Amino acid sequence: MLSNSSKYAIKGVLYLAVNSNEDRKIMVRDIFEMIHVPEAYLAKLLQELSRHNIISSTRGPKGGFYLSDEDRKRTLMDIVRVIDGEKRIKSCVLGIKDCDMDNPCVLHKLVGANKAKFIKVLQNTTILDLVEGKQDLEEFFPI
Amino acid sequence: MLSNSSKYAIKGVLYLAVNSNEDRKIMVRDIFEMIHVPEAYLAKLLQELSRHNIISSTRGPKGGFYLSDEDRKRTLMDIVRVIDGEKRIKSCVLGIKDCDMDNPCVLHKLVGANKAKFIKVLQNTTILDLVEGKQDLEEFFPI
DNA sequence: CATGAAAAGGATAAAAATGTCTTTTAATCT
DNA sequence: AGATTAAAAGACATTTTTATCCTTTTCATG
Repeated sequence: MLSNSSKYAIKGVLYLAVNSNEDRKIMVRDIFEMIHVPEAYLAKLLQELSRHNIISSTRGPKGGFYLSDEDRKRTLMDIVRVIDGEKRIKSCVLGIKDCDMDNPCVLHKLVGANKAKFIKVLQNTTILDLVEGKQDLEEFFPI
Repeated sequence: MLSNSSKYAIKGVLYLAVNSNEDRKIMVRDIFEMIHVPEAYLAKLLQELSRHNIISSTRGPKGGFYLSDEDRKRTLMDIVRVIDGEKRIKSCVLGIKDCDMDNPCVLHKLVGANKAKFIKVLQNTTILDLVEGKQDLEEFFPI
C-alpha cells in the first residue's frame, strides 16, 4: 500500500516538522539515525520532496532541509503522491492494474470502504496537524 | 500491504470456489486466462496453497485443483498468511520493522484503526461468504 | 501395468524496490 | 576570490518480488 520509501519520507518530514524552521536547517546527517533510515537513501527522498516543493532546502554552509510555514500545510498524501505516485496508493487492494478506486472491481466493496477511509486520512492530515497538540515531542522519536 | 502474489492467489481461489468441486477439478491451464495471472506463476501459488491445505488438488488424468467443502470455510487471511506471511500483513502502515499492530508506534493511532478493520475483514470473510449470495456469478470474472 | 495427464519442485530470469557511492552545483565564510 | 560546506544529481549495486522454464513425481484410467 505504502512503499518503504513513502514511510521513510514521512518519518523524515515529521522530524523536520518538529526540529526545523527557516532559521534552523537540518542536514540529512543529523536526521537519519533518529528515524532509522539509511543516510544516502533518506537524502534522495528528501531531495525528491524538495524538488516537488513539499519541503525546502538550501545548499552550502548553514544549509540543510527545513519546513517553511507553507510546507507545514502539506498533507501526508502530498508526500505519498511524490514518492509512490497517485496510482500505487489508489490501486485496488485485491485487484490488479486496471482496478482502482475510481473504477472498482467487484471485490472492491469488500475492502474498499476501509481503504477509502485510509486515503481520506492521508488527504486530510497535514504535517501541522500531526505535530501540534503534540507537546511531548520526544514521544515521536525515534520512530 | 498485500503482495501481488496474494492478490493472484485470492483470485485463483475465488475462481475455484465458483467453478470447482470434488467432482469437477480444474487445471491451471483453464484458470489463468480468466483471472489474468501468468500460468506458471499461478501454478506455483496454487501448489503452495495446496501444500498448506488451503485448497485441494489431485494429480494425473482428471486431476486438477478444487475446493472441498472444508476448503470453502477458509478465510482470506488464511490465503494471505500462506503467501505473504503473518508479518507482512500486520506490519505498520507507517512504521518500519519493529512496529506492528501488537507493538504499535506513535503514528499508529493515525491509521491503525482503519488497518485493523481491514485485517478483520480478511479474517472474518470466508471463501463461502464471498461466493454465496452472488447469484450472478459471471459478475466475478474476469477480475 | 503401461500410458499419459497433471501437480510438484528446482533452477533460473527479469523487473522493481531498495540502498550506496561519486561527482557536480550552489551557498557561505573567511 | 578561494576554500569549505552541504544539497543535488545521477550512476551503480544489492535485494526482493515477480515470473518462467524444465524436469520429476504422482496417479487415474484404459
